[in-house]
Amino acid sequence: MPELPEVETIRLQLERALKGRKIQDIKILSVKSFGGDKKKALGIRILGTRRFGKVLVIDLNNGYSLLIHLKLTGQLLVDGEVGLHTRVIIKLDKGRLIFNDLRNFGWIKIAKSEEVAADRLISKLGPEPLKDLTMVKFRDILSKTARPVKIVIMDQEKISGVGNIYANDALWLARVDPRKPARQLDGETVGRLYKAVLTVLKAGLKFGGASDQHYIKPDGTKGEYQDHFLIYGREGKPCTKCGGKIQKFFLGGRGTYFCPNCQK
DNA sequence: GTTTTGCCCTGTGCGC
DNA sequence: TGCGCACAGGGCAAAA
Ligand SMILES: [Zn+2]
Repeated sequence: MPELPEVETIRLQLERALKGRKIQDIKILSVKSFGGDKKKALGIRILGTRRFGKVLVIDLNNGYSLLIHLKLTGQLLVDGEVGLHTRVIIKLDKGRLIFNDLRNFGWIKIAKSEEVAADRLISKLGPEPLKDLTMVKFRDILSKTARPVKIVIMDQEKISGVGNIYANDALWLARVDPRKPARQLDGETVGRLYKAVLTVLKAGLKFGGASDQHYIKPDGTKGEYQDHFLIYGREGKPCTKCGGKIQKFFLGGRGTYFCPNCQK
């Protein structure tokens, strides 16, 4: 589910709902969904939330933090119902936080707060759009590789937060062929793509994320970006710029949509 | 070193 | 209606 706009939307809701709450108990229904010693969190209050790329962090007031990755089908629900795909239940002094995950790819783990930045995944994350990814850094990153540009902007070690939906939409918006070797983009095109990445992520945030499949917000409502997809999931439909037929193929194992007429 | 492939899981939708 | 296959917001390890 989650790319930067979805995880950030979740974080914003959790920040309000969880701050100051005390964790009373953690019920682990799926062993592989939870790593570390849950006892470190019991009886501890929640200080706040952070986000690193697609990783969500809940800081506790005893020097420990919960790291959460939702992967493709993870959901975090405040006071939600327990269901078939509920993997972890975090009971609070008021209400509870439910972690659902149909495919069981996601995880929650406990780590020392001061070691969060050194986490094996988080420490490798590249600069983040709308935060510390400048145009200069973006141009530098693209210039260093001949890999297809779509692969590069989805590579979390190069740029953090962009996943398959927003990569597809940004490339269409910038009129860039997803297969084009990154270092072959000229300066003007790099600029267009940089702006396009920021534009689609902002749109995702504005609409509260994309509920194309499993994503829902902690309050149980859906995002709306799926109603504003530029090209993602629109195989065979007309391109809204030129009317040409949108094509789909696989790049790096991921569904890739593009308009052969607009994207060069 | 880099880049690709397969895999982790479960469910849904489509073609036959 | 039933069955098998392809595919799904991600990331990792092993292989090439
Ligand atoms: Zn077009």
